[in-house]
Amino acid sequence: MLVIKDVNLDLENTITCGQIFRFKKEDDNSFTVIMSDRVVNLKMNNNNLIVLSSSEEDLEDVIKSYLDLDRNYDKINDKILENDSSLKDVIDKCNGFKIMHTPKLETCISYIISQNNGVPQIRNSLNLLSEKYGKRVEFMNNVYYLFPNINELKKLSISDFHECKTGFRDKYLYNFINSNIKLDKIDDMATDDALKYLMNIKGIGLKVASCILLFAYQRFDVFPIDTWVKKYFSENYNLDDIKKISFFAKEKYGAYSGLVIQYIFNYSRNK
DNA sequence: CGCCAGGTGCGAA
DNA sequence: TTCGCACCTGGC
Repeated sequence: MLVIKDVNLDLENTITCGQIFRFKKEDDNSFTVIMSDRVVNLKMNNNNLIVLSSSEEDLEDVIKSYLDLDRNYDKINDKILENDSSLKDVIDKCNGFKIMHTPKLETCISYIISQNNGVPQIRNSLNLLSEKYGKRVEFMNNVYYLFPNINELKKLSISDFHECKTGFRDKYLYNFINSNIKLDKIDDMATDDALKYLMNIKGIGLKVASCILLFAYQRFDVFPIDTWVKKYFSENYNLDDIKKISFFAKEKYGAYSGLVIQYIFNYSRNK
């Protein structure tokens, strides 16, 4: 067991707001999360984060990275408020919310599946893929399946993907896996270049590419604009299309527009 | 039944 | 360049 003391973390909001799909809320209000190489159980006790894990290897570093615990969000929030004080209520309600640092491959697959899809179905497809092609892990008297690695996924046909209830996205997944995209190369790219690089793949549009860059690459300067965010900007700023919202966000929030949009997404969904 | 879900690619103007 | 539309699927 690991205890990380004195963290400003809204565990529930961070886990459940749709950044990740493969988690379960337990009866004791803890969360079991399937990570790339292990299964963990996370629970807040006052300001302390209690971690149980199927693997102890580098556990503290792994958790701190995954939950982005070493970043100073208060400082960023102050900067955002300097530029737009009308977000005070939104930011207050998002105290302790983090942008998670999710695995590259799983994030790409998850968000390709997410297009024109509902959260329960996205989760179902990811679970089916993992159960069929991922590594089995036993943890706290339960069985879990890790998300499959690239070599396993390369063996799949389009209909294998289809059988995981991915619908018309089956061919997008197949093409993505069998393209020669280098996910590690994206680390060295400027955000705009990385967006273009990802959007070369059929099935990855602006929204999906932005989510991938925000969650898997910690690029806070992207704008994953979806229906919820669109609605908020339409109601509060009278901006009614993606281009106007992007321009506005870039001007106003600059390097942190991705975080602001997540705050708004989180806030709007919780209302 | 019809509609929708954290969109996208495609063909037509 | 922009616009409208079809799209797997399960839940309501």
